[in-house]
Amino acid sequence: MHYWLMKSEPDEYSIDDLERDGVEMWDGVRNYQARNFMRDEMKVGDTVFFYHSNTKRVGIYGLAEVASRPYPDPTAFDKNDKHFDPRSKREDPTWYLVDVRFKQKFEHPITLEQMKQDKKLEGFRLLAKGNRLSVFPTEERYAKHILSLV
DNA sequence: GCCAACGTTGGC
DNA sequence: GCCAACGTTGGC
Repeated sequence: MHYWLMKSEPDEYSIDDLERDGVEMWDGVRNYQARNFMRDEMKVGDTVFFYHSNTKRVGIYGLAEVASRPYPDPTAFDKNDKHFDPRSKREDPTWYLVDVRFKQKFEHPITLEQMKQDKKLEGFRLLAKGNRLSVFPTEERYAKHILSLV
């Protein structure tokens, strides 16, 4: 059982969208490191912190869980999709994803500002300078602490 | 909208 | 293999 953090721009896809949909593909990831985490390390049932980036109040807005094994990202094959990647072939896909299932929306988001000021989160990858990865593991000690703040 | 940080591309 | 140029991410 691992913990993950996954970022989304709420204008694109928010925790409210996931609550409405229940389960959704985490499509459009076009970064190899992030892909590798999804393809090689995620397990069904892993806990996901749902982070809103590029918005007024950035932070963790709720919880989801990994709801499928990894499979090829179909949007990479779709010419009409904005995440289309002609290099990804059906017989040899470049991009993979997992499904995520809504678990919980926090009553109050745990803001980035709050986390930055929290001594117990020193070293958490989210807070590292220049971190732009949209999918990455969250060590248990940080995960447990974040959950204690909810 | 700005811009620092980072990942990718491509010429050499 | 190096590295400059470019595109993207994401906080502010």
